[in-house]
Amino acid sequence: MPRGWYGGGPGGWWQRQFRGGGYRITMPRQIILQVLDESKRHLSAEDIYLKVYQIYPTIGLTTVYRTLELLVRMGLVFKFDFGDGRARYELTRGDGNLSHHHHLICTNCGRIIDYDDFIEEELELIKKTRQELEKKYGFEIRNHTLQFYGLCKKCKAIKE
Amino acid sequence: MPRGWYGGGPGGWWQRQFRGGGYRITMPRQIILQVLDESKRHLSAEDIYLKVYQIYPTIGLTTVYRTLELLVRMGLVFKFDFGDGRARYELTRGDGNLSHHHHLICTNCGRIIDYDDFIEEELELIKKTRQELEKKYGFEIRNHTLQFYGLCKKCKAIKE
DNA sequence: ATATTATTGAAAATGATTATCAATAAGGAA
DNA sequence: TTCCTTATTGATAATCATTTTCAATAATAT
Ligand SMILES: [Mn+2]
Ligand SMILES: [Mn+2]
Ligand SMILES: [Zn+2]
Ligand SMILES: [Zn+2]
Repeated sequence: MPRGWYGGGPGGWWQRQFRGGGYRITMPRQIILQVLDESKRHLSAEDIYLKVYQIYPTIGLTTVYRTLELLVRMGLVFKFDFGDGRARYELTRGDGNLSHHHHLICTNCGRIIDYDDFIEEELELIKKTRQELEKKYGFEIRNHTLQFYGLCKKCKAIKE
Repeated sequence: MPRGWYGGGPGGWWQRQFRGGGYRITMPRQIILQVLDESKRHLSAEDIYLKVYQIYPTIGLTTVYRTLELLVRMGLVFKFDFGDGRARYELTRGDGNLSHHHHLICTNCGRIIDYDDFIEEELELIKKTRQELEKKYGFEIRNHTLQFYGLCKKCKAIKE
């Protein structure tokens, strides 16, 4: 269980989440979570499949999709669309957590920058907005995304 | 030319954008833009196709897709993914514009709420963040999205 | 009006995601 | 442990939004 193995051990957070929801803790699910925890961000379902395959070669792509769907539903994983036709996934690690970040997306080459500069102020405003929106619309807000679109340094340079 | 026909007339803003980019002003393009301007938001490509079809029955779905892609590239239209497997489109009308808004998305039933409450503060922060990010990462930011995900009033009620 | 070439639309292809379904394995009970 | 129930898996086939192809058409410049 290398690195910050996400709530590791049989009593860990996600294990409890699973048991509480009546979901079984299976090898594919454990390994998918492990891969998500150990990898860089923004993995596609296939990226994940390939990495899991190294560890557990009987894995099926279908199971990866199904597990990701479950993890998203449980709030453990965030699903993104960066506009390249395939969904991307990354561990949530909670909304107030250190690793929370937002995205800068180049609409020309697809480059993604994760940033967490100025994120404190953002999160503060978002917290406030969130409360007001919950009050006004009766929504129970669980997560958010903030993405900026534009041209990255390189693409800007190329276009004169 | 009903309603706020978006920069109407042959000297309008988008016509100039088209000419400037070397793009031709064709019937399909005009009507697609008209439909986007006159309709509610969050239309799928097929929604748009169906509406254009009423006015211009020789339209092809392919053309709708291609035109939307162009309009997105030109910054006239925003493309969203609300997680239901099809892209949604709406006119941009500029970043600082009155109609600028953000989204509240129910992850259970798919309901979307457009809101522009508290948007002034949001936009102010976003403007600031944007400037800093442009400086730090050399990105030329053209647009942004802020979306909140959670359970709408109804879905929250159903789940006890 | 003519030439050039961007644009269109029908049809076929693509490719990510989902549905099916028989086989398997988690977790609870005994 | 062993047995039972049923959630889960993985191979396969199906779906379906979006793209590609390509010959025909129409928008602009001269
Ligand atoms: Mn990220
Ligand atoms: Mn909207
Ligand atoms: Zn780029
Ligand atoms: Zn709902």
